[in-house]
Amino acid sequence: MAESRRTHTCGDLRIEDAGKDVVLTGWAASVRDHGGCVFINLRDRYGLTQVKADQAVTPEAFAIAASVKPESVLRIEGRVVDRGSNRNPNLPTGAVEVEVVAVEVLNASKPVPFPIVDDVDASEVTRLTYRYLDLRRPVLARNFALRSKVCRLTRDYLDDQGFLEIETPILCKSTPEGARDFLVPSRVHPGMFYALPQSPQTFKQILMVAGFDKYYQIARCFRDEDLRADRQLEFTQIDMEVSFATPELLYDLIEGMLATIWKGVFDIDLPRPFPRMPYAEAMETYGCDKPDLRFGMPMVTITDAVAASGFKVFADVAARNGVVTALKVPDAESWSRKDLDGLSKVATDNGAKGLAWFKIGAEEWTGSAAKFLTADEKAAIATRTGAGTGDLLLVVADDAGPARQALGAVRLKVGDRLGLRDPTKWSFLWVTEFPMFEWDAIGQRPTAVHHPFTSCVPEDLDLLETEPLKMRARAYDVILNGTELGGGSIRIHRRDVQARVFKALGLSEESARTKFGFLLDAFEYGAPPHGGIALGLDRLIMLLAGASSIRDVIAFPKTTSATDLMTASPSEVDTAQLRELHLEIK
RNA sequence: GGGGUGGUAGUUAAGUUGGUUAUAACGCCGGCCUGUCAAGCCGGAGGCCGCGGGUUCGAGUCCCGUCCACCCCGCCA
Repeated sequence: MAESRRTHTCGDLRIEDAGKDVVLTGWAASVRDHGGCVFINLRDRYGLTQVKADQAVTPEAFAIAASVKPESVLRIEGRVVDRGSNRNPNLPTGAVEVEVVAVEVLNASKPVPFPIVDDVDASEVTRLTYRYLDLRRPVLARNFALRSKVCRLTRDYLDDQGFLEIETPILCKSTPEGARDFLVPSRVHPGMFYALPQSPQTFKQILMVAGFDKYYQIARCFRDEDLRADRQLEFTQIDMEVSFATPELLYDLIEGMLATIWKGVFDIDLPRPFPRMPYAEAMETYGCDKPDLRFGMPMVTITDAVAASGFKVFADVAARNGVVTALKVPDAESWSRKDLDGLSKVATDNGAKGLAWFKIGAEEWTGSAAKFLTADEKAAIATRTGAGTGDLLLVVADDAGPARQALGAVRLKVGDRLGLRDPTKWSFLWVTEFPMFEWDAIGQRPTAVHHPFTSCVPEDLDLLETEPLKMRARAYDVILNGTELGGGSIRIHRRDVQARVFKALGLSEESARTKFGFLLDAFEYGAPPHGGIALGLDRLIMLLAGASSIRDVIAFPKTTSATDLMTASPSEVDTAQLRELHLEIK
């Protein structure tokens, strides 16, 4: 058969094309043999076109077509015809079909381990082992077309804004702070290692010193930590840094970028500016630093209303400066004991000792601890929370951190149950005024909440040597629907301040010199004030695509135990390779 | 590191208080069929019940261990 190219893709043909002679290539998505004629759905990543071979018209082509195995690769020559009364309204190409003149099987397929359909019921093990088949599914293929489009929109937008795309090394220096590093042994330098970058952070700051005042990169990052539905060992960030930046400048930049993406993908205009919320408020009212504001239902602190309660759990927590926090679920009479047990488990899974619940009936309160509360206490709680007849109150009492975190998790579960977390609704938020440091109980030292290059609110700088845990950082996260899309900060650009922060983090002067000497040196040669942000591209695409796992937007993801089922990596290596690298396996 | 759920035919699942030959659907193989839309009809083949021990006259089923996958906590500046 002639080696002529395809004339159309499998998504192209419409009624206007009727009468044309065409060449199509694609995969046999289904083969329906009726004895005297056979229908084949030919699929490529653009769509599906029905082709028909008729024994009475083209007996040779029919014989080949009738023997085609699903997922074989075909080249079809034929003529486009109107399907008349047999049109398929479910296909964009459904008004026409291609009457086959000649069929060539370019490559036959073995029976596939699972059908190539959108609502696949194969396990993820099977899907990941045969990832090339999984990726043939239109729903998954669409995710990667979307990903490509978002990257293009991002590049175009940042290019328009005058940004330069600059690459930074993959083989880097190991850093003490942050996540566990992936290490790469040096062949040339026995006993020494590179590390894969957790982010291009220090390099992009150096680029600011170099005068590249607007930098971006769609950068691969590596962190050797346990995986989750939204976390992989290697992931991609849209990474940016701007000289002479202010938080407002960066908010505007990112909002403009996200608005451009939403416009390009959904043709919708995002309302701007995005709302903002200080970290402390997020923690108190939503129990986390990335509140899902697709629904309200704020948590309410009721500690003082129950400080003198006969319910010992509440009173004890109040006495030791803990927190009693409550969540009102409206119109929840119908919630069963089983529902509430499920919520209790969410609370205990998230560190609470338990979940107290009260159903507010017309006559009386029922629930786990209702009998311990006096009428005055109930009245005070009702006033504080705005709860009335028919409502349910969920209450956690503990130290402030665990109590709020646990009830925050319960809040999300309640939102799920009430269907309030609509994946087609978009709720953006800036969380601001993060603390600079948090106490690491294991290391017995402060650690950076964001990273050690983050600057603080100027008036807090003098707390650095006295009360560092009270300092507020000039850091901000952008949140979408309860997911952290990205975060950034205004950086430190002065050597003396950076040295003081390293010291506060427990990094000795010598160690700071060894690990970050290049950065401290650079700051002494005219480092401009600068700041930046990085967005998690994979999570962004996951949300845009409505996917439930980051694995559905990464072409070749790893399992939760960090293996690649298709290539069977990681794997052992030859002893000769190890010898070259001066390594020995214990 | 901890908790939870699951693993039975190529795939997805059912399998009762431990008891005859381990079911079904789809897929596969053979046959029929000219308007299907993941075509339909008839017939057939296909099993290390994740793996290793144990209890028992007897284990897919009970016990112990282990591996794999997924979800969550820890961890992820």
